[in-house]
Amino acid sequence: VLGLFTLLSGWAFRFKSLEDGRRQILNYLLPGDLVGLQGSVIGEMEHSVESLSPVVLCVFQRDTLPTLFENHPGLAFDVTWLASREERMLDENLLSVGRRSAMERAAYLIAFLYQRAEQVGQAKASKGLIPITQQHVADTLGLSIVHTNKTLRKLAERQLIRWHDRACEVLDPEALADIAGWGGLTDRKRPLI
Amino acid sequence: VLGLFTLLSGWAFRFKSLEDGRRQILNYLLPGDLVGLQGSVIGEMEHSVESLSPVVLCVFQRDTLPTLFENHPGLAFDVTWLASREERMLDENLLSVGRRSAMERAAYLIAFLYQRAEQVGQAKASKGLIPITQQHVADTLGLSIVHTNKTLRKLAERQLIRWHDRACEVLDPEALADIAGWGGLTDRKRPLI
DNA sequence: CGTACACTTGAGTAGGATCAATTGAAGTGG
DNA sequence: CCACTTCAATTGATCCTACTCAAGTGTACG
Repeated sequence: VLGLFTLLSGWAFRFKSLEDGRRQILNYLLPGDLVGLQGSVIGEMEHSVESLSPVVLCVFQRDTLPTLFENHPGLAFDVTWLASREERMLDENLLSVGRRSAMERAAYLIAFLYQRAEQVGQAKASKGLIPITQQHVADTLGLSIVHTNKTLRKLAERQLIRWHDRACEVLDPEALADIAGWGGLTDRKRPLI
Repeated sequence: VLGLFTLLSGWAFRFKSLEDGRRQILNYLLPGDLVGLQGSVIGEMEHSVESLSPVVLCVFQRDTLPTLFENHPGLAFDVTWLASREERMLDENLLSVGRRSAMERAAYLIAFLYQRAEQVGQAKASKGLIPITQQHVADTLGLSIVHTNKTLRKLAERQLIRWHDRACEVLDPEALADIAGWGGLTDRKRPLI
C-alpha cells in the first residue's frame, strides 16, 4: 500500500490487468491530479500506476487522510472534489469503450488528452505533444494494436494528428472532438492542492 | 441539479448516452450507495439515474455537503470512502468492457451483481433474483441485445443462470466468477450512512 | 382482442482480432 | 565504429466475434 500523492509535473496513468496479461488503462494523470486515494481510503490498491514521462510528486504523510478530514475540512472537500472529477472522466471513458466505434474512440481520447494538457498548461511544456505509444492508446480504447494503428493512420491522413515516436501531435482538436460527438471538458475552476 | 441521496432499498443504475441514443450503463446502485455526489460536489450532473425496482431514498439537504465536511469529519470521510469504492467498481467494469470477451463480461456482471446483492442482504428480499432486462445487460456490457441474448442463453444452457421475465436467477455464482477470472468483492466492512 | 414489450432465433455482414512480416530508430557491447 | 538486439510503428491477409436485419413467440395489460 503506497501513500497518497499529488502529481506536480509529468504524465502517468492508472491501469488494471487480467491474469493472462490483457491490460486496460483506466485514466491518465496530469499535474494537479491525486494518486492513490483508493489506497489511502480503502487500505488496498487494486490497480497499478505507471508514468509516461519524468514525474514530480508531492507525497502526503501516510496517515494524513483522517487527520486532514478532522483539521482541514476545506482541503478534505477538495480531495473529494478531485475524486469526483476523476470518476466523471472514468464515466466518459466507459461510454467511449462501450459504445463508440474505433474511430470515435480514438478521436475522443486524443481530443480529451489534448484539452486536459491544455488546461494544466502542460501543452507548452510538451509542445503540444502527448507522450504515449500506440500500445497505450490500444490499451485505453480496448482495441488491438494493429487496429489502433490503422485507425490512427486514418486520422493522420485526414491531417487531424501527426504521429511521432512515442508521441502524438494534435493538429485539429475541434475536428477530433467532433468526430467523437464530444462536447469537451466543462470545468474551468478547480482546487489546487 | 438534483440533490444528494442515499439509497435505502431497491435497485437503480447510472448511465450516459450519446446523441444518437447509444446508451452505456456505468454502474448499479444498491442499498447503502450514494447517489448524486457529482451533482453536489461539482454542481453539474453529467449522467442520468434510473431505477430498476421501487426505491426508497434518504434525501440530504441541498447545501449539506460543505456543512457536513465542516461539522462531521467522520461522516465526510465515509462519503469519500463510498465514492472511492464506487470508483473501484467502475474500474473493474471498464476492464471488463475493454478487455473481456462477451462471455466473460456477462459472467462477471452477473457474479458481481449477485455478490453485491448478497452483501446488502438484498438477496433474500429479491429471492436471489437480479431485477434487470437483457437490454440493461447489453447496455452495461457494451454489446448488442441480440448477442447478449445468445451469450446469456449459453450461460443458461450450462445451468449457471436461469432467465425469468425482467430478472436473472443466479444458480452458480462461483462458476460465473471463474469464467470471468474474477476474484470477487473484497470489502466486508463499510460505513453505514 | 389488439398492442406493446421482453425474449428468441436464424441468416448474412462487418468491424476488429490474429497472424505474419517489414521498416526504422535507438541503444549496447565488442 | 559497427554488428546485434530491442521496441515502436506499419502493412497485408485471413479469420472470427459480434452486429444488423428480420421474424416469430410469449406474456401482460388496457
